[in-house]
Amino acid sequence: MAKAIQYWLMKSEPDAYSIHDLAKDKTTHWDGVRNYQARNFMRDEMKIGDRVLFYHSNDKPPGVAGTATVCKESYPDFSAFDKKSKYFDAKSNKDKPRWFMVDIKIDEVFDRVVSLPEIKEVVSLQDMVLLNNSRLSVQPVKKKEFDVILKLAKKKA
DNA sequence: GCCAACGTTGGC
DNA sequence: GCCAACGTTGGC
Repeated sequence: MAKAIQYWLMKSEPDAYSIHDLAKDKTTHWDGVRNYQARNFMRDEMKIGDRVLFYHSNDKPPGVAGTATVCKESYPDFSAFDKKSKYFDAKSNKDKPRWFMVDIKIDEVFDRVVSLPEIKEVVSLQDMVLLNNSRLSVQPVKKKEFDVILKLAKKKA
């Protein structure tokens, strides 16, 4: 039997890379994560077929803008090897990469963003990592939480 | 633009 | 191994 799929939330500043960019590109590699907790989730836990909430941080308002699916499991984040990249890290090298990433593909662009203030008002979403560790850019989400967000996205404003 | 919360670095 | 200093994230 196949392993149950898992659910995640990944943050991006829409000025840097938005759900609309992903809709245009179809897939992208999630480079630039330089936080160990977030890296460990990508390197060790994320599997092909896992579902992702695509979150716009630093937006007005911030919130979940759509969904994506993991389509390639972890491999070294090559932007860390590129001296010209702003994500360059001299401590990472090809023999012993420090940073990893996954690829995701677009699933759905929500008709409306499920905003952070809205999420804060939903009782069943109070335990989301998003509300309790605001700085983690790749984080696990419970299936129930994922489903509630999807339902909110379908609801008329 | 401010600043709180948090993670990382490096001296000791 | 502690912790102060510093840098970054991200909401407001």
